[in-house]
Amino acid sequence: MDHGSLMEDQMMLGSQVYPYTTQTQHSQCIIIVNQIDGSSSGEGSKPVKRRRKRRSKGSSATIEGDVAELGGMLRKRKLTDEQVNMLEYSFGNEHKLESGRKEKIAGELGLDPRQVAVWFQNRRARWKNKKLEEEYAKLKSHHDAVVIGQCQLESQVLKLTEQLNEAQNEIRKLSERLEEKSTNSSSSSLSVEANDAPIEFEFAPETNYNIPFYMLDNNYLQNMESWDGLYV
DNA sequence: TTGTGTTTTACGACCTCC
DNA sequence: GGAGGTCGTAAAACACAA
Repeated sequence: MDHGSLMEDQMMLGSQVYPYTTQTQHSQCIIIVNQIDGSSSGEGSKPVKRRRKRRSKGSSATIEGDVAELGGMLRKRKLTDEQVNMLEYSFGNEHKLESGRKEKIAGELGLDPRQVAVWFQNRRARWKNKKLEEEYAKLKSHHDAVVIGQCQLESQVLKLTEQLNEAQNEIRKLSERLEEKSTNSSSSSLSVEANDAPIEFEFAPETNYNIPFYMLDNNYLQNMESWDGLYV
C-alpha cells in the first residue's frame, strides 16, 4: 500500500485521519504515539516528498497543557512554563540527549519522550540561530572597524602625498637656485658657499629628518596601537 | 475583530555514526 | 539497520497594531 499517496489523498479530501493514532492518559498530557504510517524514511533510494497531514486551522484553540487529542486528531499543545523551565535547565547542562536522559526527563515532566526529543531538536536549532546571529554581529563590527580604519589611512595617504609634493617642490627650487649661483660664479675661482647668504627653507625647518616624517604624526602612532588588536 | 508577523510544536526527509 | 542528529517547513499558538 502506498501510504504516501493515501496520506496525500486524505489531506486533499480534508480527512481527519492523522498519521498517528493516539492514546492519551496523564495528569496533564501523555501521548503514546503509535506510528501507523510505517514508512519512516527508507522508501528506496528515490527520495519521495510526501505531503504531511496537518490539521486544518479551523480547529479550536487549546488550553496550555490540555489533553492533546480531540476527535481522533493530535492537537498541538504548548508546554507549561514549568515544563519549559525544566527543559531549559536540562538543555543548559547538556545540549545532546541520550535516550536514558530523554526517558528520565519525559517521565519527570509527564511528556512523551518524542516530545522531549523534538523540543531538544528545536531548542538546538534556536541556539544555533542565536550563535549565528552573534557571530554575524561580531564579524560586522569588525568589518565596520576595518572600513573606518581604511578611511583614516586613506586620508592620511592624501595628507602625506601633499607633504611629499611640497617637499619635492622645495628640493627642486633649491637645486635650481644652486645651479643658478654656480652658473653666475663660474668665472670666479672663489668659493661660492663662503659668501652666500644662508639658504632659506620654506617648510618645516624644525623637522627631524632622521625620523621618517610619517612617523611623527601622533595619529599614526595611535593607529598603529589600536590596529594591532584587530588582527589577533 | 481581524489581519499579519513571530514563536513554538511537530514532522518528513535525509545524513551520520555505531 | 536503527537511533539520533540537522534542515526545512507546516500549522497552531500567540502578540499586537489598525
